[in-house]
Amino acid sequence: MLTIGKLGQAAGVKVPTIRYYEQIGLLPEAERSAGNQRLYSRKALDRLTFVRHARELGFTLDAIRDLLSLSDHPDQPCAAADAIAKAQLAEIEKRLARLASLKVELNRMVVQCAGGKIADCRVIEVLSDHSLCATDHRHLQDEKDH
Amino acid sequence: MLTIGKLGQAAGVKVPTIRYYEQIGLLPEAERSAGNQRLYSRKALDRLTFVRHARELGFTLDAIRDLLSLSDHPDQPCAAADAIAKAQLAEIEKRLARLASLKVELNRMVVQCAGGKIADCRVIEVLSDHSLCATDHRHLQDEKDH
DNA sequence: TTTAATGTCTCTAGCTACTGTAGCTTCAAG
DNA sequence: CTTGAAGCTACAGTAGCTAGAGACATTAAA
Repeated sequence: MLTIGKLGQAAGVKVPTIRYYEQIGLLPEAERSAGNQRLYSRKALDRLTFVRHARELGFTLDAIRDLLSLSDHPDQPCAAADAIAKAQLAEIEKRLARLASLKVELNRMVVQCAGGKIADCRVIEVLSDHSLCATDHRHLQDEKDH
Repeated sequence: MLTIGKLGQAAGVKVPTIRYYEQIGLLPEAERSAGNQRLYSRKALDRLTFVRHARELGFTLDAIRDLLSLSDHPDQPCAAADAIAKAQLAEIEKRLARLASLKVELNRMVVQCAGGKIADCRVIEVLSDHSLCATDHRHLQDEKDH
């Protein structure tokens, strides 16, 4: 049995975060020692490690709740888990594309900068460019072009 | 001139969020109509769209403040601006590296999931498996560059 | 065995970046 | 001139933690 500190170390999660997870019902209530301190099993460590990995991959706590309940019922088809992961992947790909173009632009600025002044800064342009925009909010752009 | 609702639609930002941005000084105070309603220009739309995309990329509001001030003073000598740009660039490179490795991981999760049961689901498996845990026990925010 | 250090307990408050609510006013269409 | 959507301010609540206070528990050294 592990105390909360050891568990946190083993899973790479801070102690208050573990208590927080318990509080919001993401982790079950822990057993207590005679002195009222939380005690954790190996299974609890696995569960917490799962949570940490999922957080690192950008899953929300709600998504993780779903994944946990899915993993508690291993006989069902995994379409739901797959969908959650795919949504996450799509999100990351969007971010990668936009970050890459912002990087190019900032790089260009820094290079220009070596010479003295920043002429025609396009940082805002790059990030306000609707062609890179996943969701289409363009319906009012025609109006603004006049 | 756009009202706040039109602006929000055009930029893909909710109306209360725009007011919030003004409140914290990220956006300048808007002009007001005779009836005290906010009015926005095309320039304001660009600025807000920029903010939205930067937020989607994971920049903090403070970082966005810096980027905005960078683009607001393109004629100034570069010394200060250069530092901001370089800092943001370094930040972007860290994010890119991290996102790229997350993408690999998520892809691996999704690929083998087609039609299986949860018992064999890579999504659950990868998140549970400690041996696949490349990161030693560091905090979530820490970078992962090896 | 005493003592000091460290760990854990609960509770509360704070943080960032929003999001929603209540109760009112303004505006544009009919 | 009415009516309904959209605007206003002010304040409360959300996610996902994080930090602090003050008290009790556990452990290792003296």
